[in-house]
Amino acid sequence: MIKPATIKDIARKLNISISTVSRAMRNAPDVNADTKRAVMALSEELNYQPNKLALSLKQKQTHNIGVIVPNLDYVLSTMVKGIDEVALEAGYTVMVCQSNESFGREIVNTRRLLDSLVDGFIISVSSETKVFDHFKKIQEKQMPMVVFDRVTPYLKAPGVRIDNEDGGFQATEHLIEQGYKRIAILAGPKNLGISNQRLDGYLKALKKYRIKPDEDLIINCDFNQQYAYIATQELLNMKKRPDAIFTISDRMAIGAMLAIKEKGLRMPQDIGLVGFNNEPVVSLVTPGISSVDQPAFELGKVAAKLFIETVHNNGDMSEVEEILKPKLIIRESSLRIQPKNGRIK
Amino acid sequence: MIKPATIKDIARKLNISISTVSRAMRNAPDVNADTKRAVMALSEELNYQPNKLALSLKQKQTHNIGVIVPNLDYVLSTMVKGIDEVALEAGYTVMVCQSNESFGREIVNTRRLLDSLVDGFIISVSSETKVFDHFKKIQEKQMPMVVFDRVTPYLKAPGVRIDNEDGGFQATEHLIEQGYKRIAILAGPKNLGISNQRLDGYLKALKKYRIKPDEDLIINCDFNQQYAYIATQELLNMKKRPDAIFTISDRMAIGAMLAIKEKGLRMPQDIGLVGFNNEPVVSLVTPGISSVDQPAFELGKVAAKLFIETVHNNGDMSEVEEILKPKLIIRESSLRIQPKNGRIK
DNA sequence: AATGGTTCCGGTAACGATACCGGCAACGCT
DNA sequence: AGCGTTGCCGGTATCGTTACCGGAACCATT
Repeated sequence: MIKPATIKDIARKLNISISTVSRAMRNAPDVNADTKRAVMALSEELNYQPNKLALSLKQKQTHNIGVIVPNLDYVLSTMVKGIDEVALEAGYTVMVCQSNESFGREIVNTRRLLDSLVDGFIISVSSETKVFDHFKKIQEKQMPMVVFDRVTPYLKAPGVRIDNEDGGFQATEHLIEQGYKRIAILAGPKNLGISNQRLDGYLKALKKYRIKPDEDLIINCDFNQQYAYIATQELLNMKKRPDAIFTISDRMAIGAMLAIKEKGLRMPQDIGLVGFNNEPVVSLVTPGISSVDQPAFELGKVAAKLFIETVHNNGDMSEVEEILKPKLIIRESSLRIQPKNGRIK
Repeated sequence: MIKPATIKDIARKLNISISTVSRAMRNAPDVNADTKRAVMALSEELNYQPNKLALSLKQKQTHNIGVIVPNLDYVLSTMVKGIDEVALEAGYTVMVCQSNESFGREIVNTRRLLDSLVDGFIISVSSETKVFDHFKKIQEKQMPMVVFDRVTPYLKAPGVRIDNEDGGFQATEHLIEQGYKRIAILAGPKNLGISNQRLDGYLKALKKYRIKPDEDLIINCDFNQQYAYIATQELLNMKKRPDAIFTISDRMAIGAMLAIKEKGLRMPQDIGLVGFNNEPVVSLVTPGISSVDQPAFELGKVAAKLFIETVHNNGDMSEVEEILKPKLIIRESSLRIQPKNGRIK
C-alpha cells in the first residue's frame, strides 16, 4: 500500500508549519491568502486526502452510522436505501450489518460497531431477540440510537414504524366486508411488536363486527414461508376450516398460497387471502394477493432524519415515535364481491 | 456520550505504566503474571474496550472491507451474505454501500470508503459504469481489490463470477431441444460483461445447432422489468414473432411474462421463456419460469476468500479468476416436450 | 517612543494505542 | 568480585490531525 500524502508532507515541502497547513486546509480566516493558495495547489498535486481515522480519533466522532437489520429482503433493503439517502446528504456513511435473524450475530455485529466505529445506531431487531442487553450498552454509552420498523417497548429509544394495528385492521375489515366468516391469522413470533400490533388490528376489526375471535384461528408461527405453509395445511385440515387467512407478511402469504393451491381450493371463492408488505411478488402470482403496503423508503428516510435530530438536539427524544400509515392494496385473492357504487374503495 | 475507559485510566489506577498495560492486554510474555491479572481484572471492571480508531491509525489497517454493490436484490444480497460469513470469520467487518446502479453514487461511495475507512474493496460494478477511474484509484493506492459477479475486463483485478457463457448456452440449448425455432434474447446493457457473456452462450448454442442468428431477435435493453416488458411487446408485434425468449435476468423474465400474458399467448405452448438467477419468484408465478441458477452464497464466500488471499499473499493476483458453474432449472414456462427415457436431465 | 490592534504563523499537547529502546534488579556462573 | 543473563517494567516517539496558546511583525495611534 502506497503511503498517501499527509499534512506533514505539505508542510515540509512548503517550509511552513503543520498548523498553518491544517488551518489553510480548513479555510480558516487567519491564514494569508497566498499561503492558502500554495497549500491548496500542493495538496491538489499530491492528491491529499485527510485521514479520516486521525480525524475521528481526534474529534471523537466518526460520521458513520451503524445500521443493524435482521436481513436484506425487499422491504428492509428499501428502508436501508431510504436511510442511505438521508444519511449521505447529512455527511454520514452507513455501515449495514445483517444479523440473519440471529441473536448471536446481532450481538457480534453490535459489539464490533460499538468499538468506536460508529457514532450511533439505527436498528431493526432480529426476530430471535428477546434480550436487549447488547442494545442497552449503546444507550449506556449515551450514543444516539433509533429503532425502526421492528420497534420494541423493551427499548426506550426514538423510533419510526408503521401503524401496524391499522394495517391489521384494514386487512381484516376488508375480508369481513367481502363476506368471509371464519378469518384466520398467521401472526409472527410472539415477542415481536409488529406481530402483536397486527394481531391487535385483527382483533379490533373482529370486535367492530361483533365476531367472536376463535383461538384456533390465531396462529403464532415463525416469520417464514415454510412455517406458514405448514401452519396453513393444519388450518385447512381442521373440521371447521377458515374461509380466509390474513398473514402478517407476504413471505407467509406465499407459503399459505402454496398450501391452499395444493389443497385444491380456489381463491377468492373458497378462501380469501391477504398479506402484508406489498412486495412485488404478490402482484405476480396468480391470483394476485391483496397486501398491506407500507411506505418503506419513506420510513427509512424518517429513521435517518430522527437519528440526525437526536445527534443535534441531544435532548431526550426517547418518547418520540413516528408512525406512518399503511394502505391495503386489494387484488384478486380476496375480492369476491365486485365493487359497485363505490362501496369498496 | 460517556467517556469509555482507556489504557491510561487503567495504568493510572494501578500505578503502572501505559506500556505495561498495553503489553498485559495483549498477553505479551514479558509481563508478570500478577500484573497481568490485575490489569485484566480492572479492565473487566471498567469494561475496557480497545479503541479501534487508535489501533487502525497506528497500524495502518482497519480490518474493514468495503463492499460496493449496485443494489441489494435477491442475488446480490445473498452474495453479500456469503461475503459477510467469510469476512467475519477472518476478523473483518464489511461496510456495504449500494450505488443504486448509479455511476455518480458509485464514485461518492468509493471515495468515502477510500479515506482510510477500509483496507480494501470487494466490488460489483453498476450497470451505468463505463469509466473505471474511481476504481483505478484503489489500485493506485495498491489496496487489495476483488471484483465479483459483474466482472469487467477494464479492471485488472482478481475476481469471481459464474460461467455466464455456459449459463446462456444451457438456457438456449434447452429451448432448442424443446423444439423452439425463433429464439429471442433480451440481453442487458452492452457495457456489462455478464450481458455479453450470456449472449455469447446464446450464440454458441445457436451455432451448435446450425441456427442462423437473427439480429432482430437480439435486444439490448436495460436491466429492469419495465424495459423488458416493452421490449417483449415489440418482439411479439413483429411480423415473424419469436416463439421463445431467453432473458438474462429474472426481473426481465417477469417483464416478459407480463407482456406475453397480456398478449394472450400461452407458455410453453405458444412461446417459451427462460430467465436467469433462479430467484424465488420464478417458482411462484404461473407457469413457473425456467431459470439458470447461480450459486450466489458460494460466490460471495469465494469473493471474500480471494480478498483475504490477496491481503496475505500480496503477490500479484490480478490474473486469478474463479469461475463457478450455473445450472439451469427447468420449469413449465419452457417445457413442452414431456421428458421420457431421460433425454432431458 | 511607547502602546495597542491586526494579521499571520509556529510550537506543543492531545486523541488512544503500540513499538522500540533501554534500565534496573535479581540471579547464577565463573 | 565481576560478569552476563533473564524477567519485568518505564519512557518516549509515533500514527495524522486539530485546538489552543503565544509570539513576531507590521501599521497606526497617542
